Amino acid sequence: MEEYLEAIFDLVGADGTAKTTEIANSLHVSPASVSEAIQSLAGKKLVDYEPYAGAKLTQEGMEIVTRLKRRHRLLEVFLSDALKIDPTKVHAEACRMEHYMSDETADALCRWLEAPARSPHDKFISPCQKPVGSCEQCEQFDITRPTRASGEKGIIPVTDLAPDGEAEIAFIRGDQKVVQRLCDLGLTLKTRVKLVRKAPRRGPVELLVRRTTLAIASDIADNIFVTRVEA
Amino acid sequence: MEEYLEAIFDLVGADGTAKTTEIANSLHVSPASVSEAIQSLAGKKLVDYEPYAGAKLTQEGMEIVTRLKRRHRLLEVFLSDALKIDPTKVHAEACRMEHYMSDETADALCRWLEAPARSPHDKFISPCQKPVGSCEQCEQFDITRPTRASGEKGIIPVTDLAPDGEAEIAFIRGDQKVVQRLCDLGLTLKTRVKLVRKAPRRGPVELLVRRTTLAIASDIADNIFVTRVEA
DNA sequence: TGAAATGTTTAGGGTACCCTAACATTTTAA
DNA sequence: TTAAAATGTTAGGGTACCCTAAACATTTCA
Repeated sequence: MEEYLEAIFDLVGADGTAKTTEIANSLHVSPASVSEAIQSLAGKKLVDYEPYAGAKLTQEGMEIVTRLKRRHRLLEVFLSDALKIDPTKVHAEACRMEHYMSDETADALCRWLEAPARSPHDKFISPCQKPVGSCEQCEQFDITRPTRASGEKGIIPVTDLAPDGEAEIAFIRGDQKVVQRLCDLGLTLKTRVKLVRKAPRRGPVELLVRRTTLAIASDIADNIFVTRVEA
Repeated sequence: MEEYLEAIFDLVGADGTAKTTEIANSLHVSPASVSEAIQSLAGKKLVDYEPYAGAKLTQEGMEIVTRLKRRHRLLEVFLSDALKIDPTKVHAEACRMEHYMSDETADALCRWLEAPARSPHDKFISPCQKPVGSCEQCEQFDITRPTRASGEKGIIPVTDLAPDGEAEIAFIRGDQKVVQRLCDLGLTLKTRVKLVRKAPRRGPVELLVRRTTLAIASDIADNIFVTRVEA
């Protein structure tokens, strides 16, 4: 089932839905199996579905996929960077293991890998669900509170804001150096920002911060996460 | 099915067979499910089975379990030592992931962990199946030959020899220092050894090497692997 | 040595996957 | 605009798991 959710996520087109045949091809199963699976997922409220119209992830389905993708990509980083496994093989391996790794292990792996922003295939890695403002806090988190806390809601990469979208910085990924560098630009936790313009194809992002416009390279911006705020 | 094979391995008693009810308790399934599963495994020649007599692993079944246990224990070492995950949780996590990790990844993990001999729960970790004489050779192995080679047959820990058993050293686990130390004792690849006596409960092992008897601590002996040789 | 207790298997049934073949709907293009 | 092509769904069936209940073997003990 998780494989179906991921395939739907990967294959949504312009209309926001994934087509049965495409899912079938991507998972190497018959279209009949896809129909059946989608109906089962719809019953669990993980996808919206009406016959002949394709499948669309619900909020809940999207959350599951986000966590799966995070685990998948962290695994890819580990297999590729640490274990030096052929990059063409890490995807298949991660695909199988992602379903059986706990979030706790994924978060520990994230910390061990020092919170990578991208997988070997350059895919974006979502942050963890811990209610922390930076990776520094994550380090202390498990020590004081060994059980996992419920995820903070609505944390998105700043690069996911729509033009003119306003938000507040909620999480900064990276070590003290990254936090410091952003701090020097006036970007700290709780800072109100507005997205002015976003260059195409991972180009820089222009942010309005306290009447100043900053152009931030996308690989830096990848580490800034915000919560949306009404204008 | 792999879970059943492992349970059988873990539960074989004095008579060499595992009992249905015990397997059922250990896997938290009904005895009926165990009967069914064992018959299916017998059909695949992974266990020997006759009704009411319990199950016994075949050579083939044993090989599968050996590889699973290796993957399981390497994962436990990684989760516990590198990721600092609570040792009481690593077993459950490794139990799930072991079925979905390739041998290639396990071998890469083994190398990365520097060929640990024991899991956090002090279980013995079997060596890899590569046709190499030491971990030094393993390092070079993947570079020159990226595909995996077929496993060498009959490699067992020297501690598994029966008293008076004769054998030849086939593989030494560890870095150059370990190899050197054993070499100083006259223990090198192809050396003929005979097991004189084995102290109980992981005590030292006495080996006869070229008319000399050596007493080797069990944690050193854990790294010596041999092939049996007729007297 | 023949119940009673225990252990094991069979019978019958459920879910979650998968499939092919037949049928329904949508798209395309003549 | 309508018929053929493409796409999607349903029908019916298979395998690998799981279960409970009932039948059957084996062991224990009076």
